[in-house]
Amino acid sequence: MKINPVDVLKEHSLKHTKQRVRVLEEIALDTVAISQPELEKKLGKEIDRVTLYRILNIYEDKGILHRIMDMNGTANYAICSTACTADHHHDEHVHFNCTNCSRIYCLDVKVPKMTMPEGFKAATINTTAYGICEKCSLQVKEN
Amino acid sequence: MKINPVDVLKEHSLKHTKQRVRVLEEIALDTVAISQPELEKKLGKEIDRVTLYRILNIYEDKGILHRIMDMNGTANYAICSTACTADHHHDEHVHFNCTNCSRIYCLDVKVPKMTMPEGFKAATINTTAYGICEKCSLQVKEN
DNA sequence: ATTTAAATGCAATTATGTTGCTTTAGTTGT
DNA sequence: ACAACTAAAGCAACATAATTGCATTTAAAT
Repeated sequence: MKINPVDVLKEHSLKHTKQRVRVLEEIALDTVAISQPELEKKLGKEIDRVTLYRILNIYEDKGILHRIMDMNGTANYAICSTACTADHHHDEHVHFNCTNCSRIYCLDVKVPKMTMPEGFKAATINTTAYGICEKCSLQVKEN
Repeated sequence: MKINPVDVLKEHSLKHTKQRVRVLEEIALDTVAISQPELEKKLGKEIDRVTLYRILNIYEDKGILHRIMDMNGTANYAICSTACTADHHHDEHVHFNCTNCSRIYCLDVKVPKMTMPEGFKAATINTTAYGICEKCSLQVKEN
């Protein structure tokens, strides 16, 4: 998922600031989602905490990032697929949250269709699998 | 899901205190999951905040309650099905989080089986649907 | 009833998220 | 390139959520 921060900002008619570029750069570094605290640690020297919150919120609203909550209620961010718009997020893939390293992966697995009971109208469905990721299962073998 | 708090405590060899009983009573009142802040509001006069946290943690560890995170990272609690044990939670049903009233329902819909990519070993899978619940869709019609 | 161990409550601390306002920095038009 | 305008960043203060250590209380065991 190689993106050009400057282009992304233009596409969504967002003002080009170095803070916004930095946030996108940082998140785009890895296909694995990055957590709010990690971002804060990495960017805390360059970007104010409040600004970071605001940038992340805007990006989520615009459909540039999607936010995945982990089991601790911590927000994690990953770049959205190009199909996402401000009105509608299409991040209907399965997430994998490693219980060992706590990394969150966006898997190439679609969330299965399922029928809701009478009266319940689902707009989006969110699926997260918890377990051991590829990196950690390798490490376990080595020990 | 009618439970007897006193029995539940015995089964898990937990000391019987009035705070623990009250928490279980309160959560068992409704099939809908109750949020931490709601619980705190309801029980705040009788039970210290810290005690509430500790009781909820113990109940989760023991497999008496299961915790569902909503989109805001707020913890919600519901009684576990009898199949749950301390070692293994079996709450593999779909949750429904109403975007209008923010209630969380435990649906009688099983989480579909799905295949993980090479190297990823899922222990549990968590699915939450977001949308409008039965109660809210009725209200919308009325207006 | 006495003892013992665990649970509760309280105070203090830390982490997390939000709001209002001032300052700074992009963008637009000349 | 410069001035003027507007949006974003930074800062301080505040609000909320969660955790820790310790003194006190209470349930259970003898």
